[in-house]
Parts: sequence; C-alpha cells; structure tokens
Amino acid sequence: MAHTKIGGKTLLEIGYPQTPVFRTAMRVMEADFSHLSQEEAIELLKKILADPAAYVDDPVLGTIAEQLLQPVAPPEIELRATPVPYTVYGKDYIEEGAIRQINNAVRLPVAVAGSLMPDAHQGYGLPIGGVLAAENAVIPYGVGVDIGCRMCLSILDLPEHSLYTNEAAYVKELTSHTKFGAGAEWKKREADPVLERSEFKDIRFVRNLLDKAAGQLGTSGSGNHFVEWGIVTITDINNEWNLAPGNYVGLLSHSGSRGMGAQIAGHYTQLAKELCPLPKEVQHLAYLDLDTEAGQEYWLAMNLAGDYASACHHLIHKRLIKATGATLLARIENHHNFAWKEMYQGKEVIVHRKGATPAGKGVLGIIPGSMTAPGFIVRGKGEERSLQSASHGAGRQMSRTKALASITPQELNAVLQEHGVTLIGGGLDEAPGAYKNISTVMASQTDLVEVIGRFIPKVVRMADGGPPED
DNA sequence: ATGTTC
Repeated sequence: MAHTKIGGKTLLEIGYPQTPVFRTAMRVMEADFSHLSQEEAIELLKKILADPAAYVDDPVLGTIAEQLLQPVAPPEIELRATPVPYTVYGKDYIEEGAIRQINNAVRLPVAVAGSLMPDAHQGYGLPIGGVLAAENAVIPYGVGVDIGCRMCLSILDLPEHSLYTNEAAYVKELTSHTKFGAGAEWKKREADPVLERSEFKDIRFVRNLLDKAAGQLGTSGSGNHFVEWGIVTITDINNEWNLAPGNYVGLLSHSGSRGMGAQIAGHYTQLAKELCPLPKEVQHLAYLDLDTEAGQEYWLAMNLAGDYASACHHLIHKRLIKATGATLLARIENHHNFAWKEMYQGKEVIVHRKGATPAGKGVLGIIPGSMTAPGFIVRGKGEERSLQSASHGAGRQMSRTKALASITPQELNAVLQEHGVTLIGGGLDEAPGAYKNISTVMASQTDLVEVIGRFIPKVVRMADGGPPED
C-alpha cells in the first residue's frame, strides 16, 4: 500500500500559506490520507485551498479549512516569569544544553516541579534524563519519540558456566529469536491480547497502526536497543524473590514501541504544537490539556504503546526462554520513556520521565550500563526531590557522530575482548567509550536508589550500526 | 527512536 507523505515543499508549490495550516495539512494528510496517491493527495489539498468554506464541516478536513479561512496564528502562550523548582543530580557530568532545556521546561505554565538525572543529555523538548511534573497536561515530547521504551530482565535457572562452555548455543538462539533494524518485521506473526485492544478501533489515528504493530511485535528496532545474555549477581540477601545471593544467567532487553509508538508520538506532537503555540525556542514542549479530546486520545494511545512495548519484550523473552529450556526465576522491568499520574506534595500530577527510571519507594528497576559495563538492579527510595526517579543508564558522553568519527573498530574489538563480550551487530556509535562511566552515574544517585544486584553482559545483540550503508 | 524531514 502506498504511504504518501505531503512535505512542506509540495505545500508551498500548491500555494499553501506558511501559517499554522501548513503543519496541520501535513499532519492530517499523514494521519488520514496516506493511502492516497501523491497526485490524489495534491488534488484534494488544491480543492480545499480553492474553496475552504465547503470543507469546514468535514470532521477530518475541517481543521485545514478553518485555518485557511482564519490564517492568523493563535496568540503565543507565555512562559512563567519565575520557574518552578527543580533538582539536578550529577551536575558536573551534564552538558549545558540539557540544563538549558530543563530550565525552559520548568517555565511552562503547567509545570509543577522538575528534575534532571545524572545521565542527562540534550534532546527534543525535554532533555533525555529529564523529569517533569505537570498539572493536568501531558507533553508528547516530554515522553519522547519512543513511547514506552523500557527494560526487561529475566533471571533464569540456567547454569552460569554454560554461558562460557556453550556460548555458541546462546549466540544461535539470540540470533534466531530476535529481529533488529528500523522497520524490521517478523514474517510469521504472533497473536497477542495487546493487538485486540479497543484503542485500535476507537482512536481513528491508531486504527491505521494495527498492521504495522502486528508485524513488528517482538522486534527490537535500532539505535541503542539490545537483547543480551549475561551474568546476574544478586547481592541483596533480602531480595524480593528470596533468591540466594550469587550468580545467575540473565536475559536483558532494551526496546520500545517501534514504529507504532513513533507514529503516535509524531502525530500528537504536531497536534500539540497546533493547539499549544509556545515561543519558538520551546515549541517542542507543547502540551495537551488532559480535559480535551486530544489530550485524552494521546493518553490512551500512549498507554497502548507502553503496553505494546511491554508485549514486545515478553514475546522476545518467552521465545528465548523456551529455546534454552530455562525456567524463569524472577523478572524486573520498567518503562523509562513514559508519563504517569502520581501524587506530588499531596496533589495528583502528571510525571513525565524521558529517559528516567521510576524510583518510588520499593519500586524495582533496571539501569543498564553499556555493552561491556555492568547494569544495575535497583530498588527506589521514593525521593521526592527527584520526583521519585533515577537515571535510565550511563548516558552518552559522545554524540553518535563524534563516536563514529573518533572510535575505531580495533578499539571496539579490544574493549569487547578485554571484557569477554561477544557482539552480534552493533556499531561504533554504541561502543562503550561513547558512554559515561556508569559507576560515576550510580554514585550521583545514591539518594535515589539502592543497588540489589548487577548484570554483566556476555552475548550482546544490537542492530547493525555505523554509518549508513547506502 | 523511526524505514527519514521543514
């Protein structure tokens, strides 16, 4: 099926004015008319432009028509003169751009409080590693593009030595039962309750995403996503599962809601920008009022994407556990790109965590290191000053571009060999040297979480990386 | 992050 996208260049050629209608037209065509051919889409847009009045009552095209008839931009929403308070953990290791972004976020009229995690770096809107509590509003870019990006760790009863003596089998199963790459789909589809959810029928925009979601269920995507075998060491005698302290084989995965979540994020960010015109330098922080239809829709779609991401992890783990004949002893999992309704100083707020691990009192989570550095099983301390959050990893110290330019394949191989790690796929932009020291990051958040165990990667699979091949 | 865009 054709997937037509109308770009800005096309709109200019047709004669659309560069007012809010520009963005609206792109979003509506993408959301509801991508099945049309390019010619049909252009024809339709021309007809609306020629006679907007004829389309104002159209439930879908009406927004385009209205904005053509009323081409003046709605007034800009003003930021607070005085920001709400925020805290920063590990300030010495955080780049200036990330600080600037949280500084902007706490000036939103809906902001209640903020916090910056020690792995923070610059992103779109809210920085990665940014936490923001808002009043009755949700910021799509406060959640991020990969809605429900999360960690899942299965602790298994397999003998630790098998990871060394029978590594080839682990490599083989990991290769057969995971799928990586942007757009990756399984040929054979699996049924899952998440695909039966009513949101796929009730929300018009989400309806179009069902087919993609069904094909991508149980895939991992690209970027920093991984599935890996490794050694779990439980250090806390009083752990939640009554596991004897010691070593276990673990399966750890990191991925999100794939194309479906990305489309939801893109769509509702555009919609938020139309409905919530902020000053240009903070426009990515556009928010949706939860009392509006758009806000409610995003909330439902976001939760669906979160559950879908979870189902992806569970399918990956189910297949690998079955393939290795293992028994599941314990599982720890958490979203780190999401928004939750939580209590803050006696009031219900929307807590956005964009690259941050929920760390309410007694809440378990996983904070990964890098492909050669340990990850940590943590128990939250419920620290209010961090909005009950912790870092979601070590955080980058090098951009992808910089890592590709400065780390050599020989260096990557040497560090993998030094740590006894087998890497399937992967690229220089994900090399350990591109990340901060996880020990330093953990040391910056001892008020936020306690460590109850760690995970050392041994067999790692990631998407093929490096510079684009074509 | 996503099979790519103001």
